[in-house]
Amino acid sequence: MSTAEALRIGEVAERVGVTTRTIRYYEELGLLGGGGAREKGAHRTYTETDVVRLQELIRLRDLLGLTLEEIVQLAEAEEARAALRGLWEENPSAAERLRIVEAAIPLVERQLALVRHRQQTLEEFSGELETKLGTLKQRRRELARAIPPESAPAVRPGQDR
Amino acid sequence: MSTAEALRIGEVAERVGVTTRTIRYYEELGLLGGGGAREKGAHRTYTETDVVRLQELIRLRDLLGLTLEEIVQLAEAEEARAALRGLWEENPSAAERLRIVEAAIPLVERQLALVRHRQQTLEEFSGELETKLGTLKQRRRELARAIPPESAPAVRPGQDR
DNA sequence: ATAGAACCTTACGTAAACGTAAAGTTCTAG
DNA sequence: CTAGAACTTTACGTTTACGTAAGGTTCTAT
Repeated sequence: MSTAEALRIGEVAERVGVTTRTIRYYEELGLLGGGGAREKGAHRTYTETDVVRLQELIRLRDLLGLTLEEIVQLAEAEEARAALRGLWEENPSAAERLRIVEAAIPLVERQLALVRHRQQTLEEFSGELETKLGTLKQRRRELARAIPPESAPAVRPGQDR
Repeated sequence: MSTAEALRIGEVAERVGVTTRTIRYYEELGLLGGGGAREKGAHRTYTETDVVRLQELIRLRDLLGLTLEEIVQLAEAEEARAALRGLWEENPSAAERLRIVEAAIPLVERQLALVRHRQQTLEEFSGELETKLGTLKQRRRELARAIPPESAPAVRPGQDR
């Protein structure tokens, strides 16, 4: 189905926009590629799927501000899934596949819940900022009306609204 | 206009949900109350306005994940405004007030821009998660149809959708 | 006036998330 | 088959954002 191109750590790092150190650190925490058995000292290899996964982790970190510890918790179930990942490709057992899918769903649901919650909070925040901005502009209008624009020498009349 | 209740650092900390250390640290960074001259060794005093301001800082930190350094940059202009804050209460000069308001507006606009940008990014994120979730559920249906639910002993038939 | 709570300053400590250096090994192109 | 680029492990270093302890001071209630 996919051209299982083997990527090296440097390529993955560049594409995702992190350093190789970060990738190794994440592996150390059990967030990445601990699955693929690797002869000691040999280079790490990654797939496109790994790249996507890493990008997801980075987004959970940057957008939701989760600590790596929290991400580990969140992804714990997915770890099992990732471990089974290899099976997916080679294991045509429908029963197994069903179990994998059923294990993945609640994980995505939890992530979605977190994102939605953050969206709500940000909605409130932007609402308050808009109100504040409106108040300030209103106040500016009142004050500007009370004061003939005498002093300001070079403020072109291109003010907003 | 307002009951200028003087709050102490402990009260402020409790109400905002941070420690006193945090408040002192923020002051050290120039984010808070460096303005009010204080006799050396005397207790710090705060107003309701300060509480609101601190809450804003915390939200910028938690919701947008800004570093304190970045917040300092963002609030730099507001610092000047805060310094002038004292003037606001006692200075009835309309010209001064106008300048204060005009200084505050672009700051709020910048914050709003940051929040909106984050909202967009989260919108994309949740969209992708929804798609992913949909795909997984679809796949589950297909697989469930291919497999008569023989084994599962106690999974009540209350599955979603 | 005095006890105790709350605060002050100073300064060293800490956890998370990597950065960076060293010394050796594996890959890959020519 | 060999040079050098990219990788490996190991381990100590660094930054941010506070935590925490010590020793003294200021407030406030009685």
